[in-house]
Amino acid sequence: MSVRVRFAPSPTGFLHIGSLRTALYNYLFAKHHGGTCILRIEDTDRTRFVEGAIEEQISSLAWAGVTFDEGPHVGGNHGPYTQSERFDLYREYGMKLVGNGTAYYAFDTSEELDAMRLRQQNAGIAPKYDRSSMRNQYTLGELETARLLEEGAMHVIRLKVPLQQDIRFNDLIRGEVVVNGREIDDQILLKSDGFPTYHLANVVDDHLMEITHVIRAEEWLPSTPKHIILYQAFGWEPPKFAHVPLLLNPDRSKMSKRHGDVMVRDFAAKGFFPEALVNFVALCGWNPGTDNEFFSMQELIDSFGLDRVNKAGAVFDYQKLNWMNGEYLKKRNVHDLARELHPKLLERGYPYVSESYVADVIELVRERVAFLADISEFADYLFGDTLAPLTPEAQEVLAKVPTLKTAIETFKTGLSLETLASQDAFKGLAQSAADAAGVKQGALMKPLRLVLTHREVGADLFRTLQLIGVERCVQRFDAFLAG
RNA sequence: GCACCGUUCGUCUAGGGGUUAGGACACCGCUCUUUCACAGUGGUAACACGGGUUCAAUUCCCGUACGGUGUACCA
Repeated sequence: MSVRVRFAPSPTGFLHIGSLRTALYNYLFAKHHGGTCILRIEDTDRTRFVEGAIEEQISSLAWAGVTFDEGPHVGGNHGPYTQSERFDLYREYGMKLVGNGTAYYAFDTSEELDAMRLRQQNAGIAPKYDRSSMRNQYTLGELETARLLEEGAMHVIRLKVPLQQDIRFNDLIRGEVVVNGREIDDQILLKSDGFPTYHLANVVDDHLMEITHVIRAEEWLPSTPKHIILYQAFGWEPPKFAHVPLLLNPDRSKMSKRHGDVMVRDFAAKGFFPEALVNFVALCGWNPGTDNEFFSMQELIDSFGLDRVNKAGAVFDYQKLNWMNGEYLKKRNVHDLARELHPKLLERGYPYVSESYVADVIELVRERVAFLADISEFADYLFGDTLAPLTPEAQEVLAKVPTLKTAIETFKTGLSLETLASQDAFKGLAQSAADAAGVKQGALMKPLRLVLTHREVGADLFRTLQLIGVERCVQRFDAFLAG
């Protein structure tokens, strides 16, 4: 039987980084086995629906390179793939359960349920639907139930959990999990508005869409026994389950906003390469068993397996992500990078430069930054003529050479295409400037950099001068001399 | 509270009955570089605790502690 997996997000907001990883693992698992990766939209909660969320999630996924073989946007033979378009189905299947005695009617109001929970809380017992004391099919009797139904009384359908029975399943990542039936709540399957809850819709769809492996986040582990009971109630073979560990905040709670960016679009906006993000996130909770840390999507597909997914949650290390992005920045084709950065420079207000000039700058400075976009800031003196203000520290450095203006004069007059043509010629010029000022050549390099770039650190000075060019160097010398 | 899941350097992890417990990020040295970075090289740093099983436990078992998740007419 060929592998069929699904990623099933709710359209309640932008795509979360944790969701990206779950989707990625599904995708990798499917592709590794030559299977099918399905997107299914779980929008059964109308109150939480966010306009545009589906489109945003799909495009964030696509940005990262995760695509689907079936889904609302691409079609397929198991559709529709949006649960709100399948409502009749859930009602039909829910009623089947009522028919075979594995689900039942309940008429409690939310006030009554709240009161029940309060009682339980005060009594120190676990909050759980009390089938024997609440208003339902069993306590009311068949006659009263039928009457209420006929009256059109508000009601829900609840799962009749087999008490006193151990529910067990074998999680592909965690091994055997056993939960006793008395711990499991009589979950609502169909709400009073007739809409299904996640649990019903999820199980029905996974079965109808012939899902073979349910790969989802660990937060679902506690409700999996309910799903197993549902499969039993329907008489269906359950799929295999794999609950992947959570992505964590530094304090080890479930990863969330307020500790940093968590939406995929935030990472994209910050300038992360999708390949770097995917590479990094794949390694949060999974490892190939080798020392290799760099993987293209295809390499991930080739080496991915659920057997090497970890059990424990992984703290999301932004620092290491930055490092990884820098590694991708160093490896990327410089012309591709230039093409990407080029238009952004104009947006930032720099005067026009050629794309090949941008490529030269990138080549020179990229190993000093982690993001492509950082280059426009880091090397502003190569793109524009408005230099950053000199820091007090920089002023001090300049003041340390009293004869600096003499040296700069010498530089200015000696600077030409020829002196910038070779390292040796440049050194000769530097030496004569040093002689004129009566200082060692080394003492001149930092002030020279400062005068031309207003920065204390930067790439190789000779190459930097070449890129600034004679004309702009002279302008900057003049500005300094006049100051 | 109850249920479930988890626990190897600060972080991501490898390993697994006998290892100097390996790698990566971060951090700290050194080399290179008249800067910074890169690169290279070295270093600090971990098996939560207690019992068992065993000749031998970080590894297997049981407890405890700690942490996380769940406990909705949310997903």
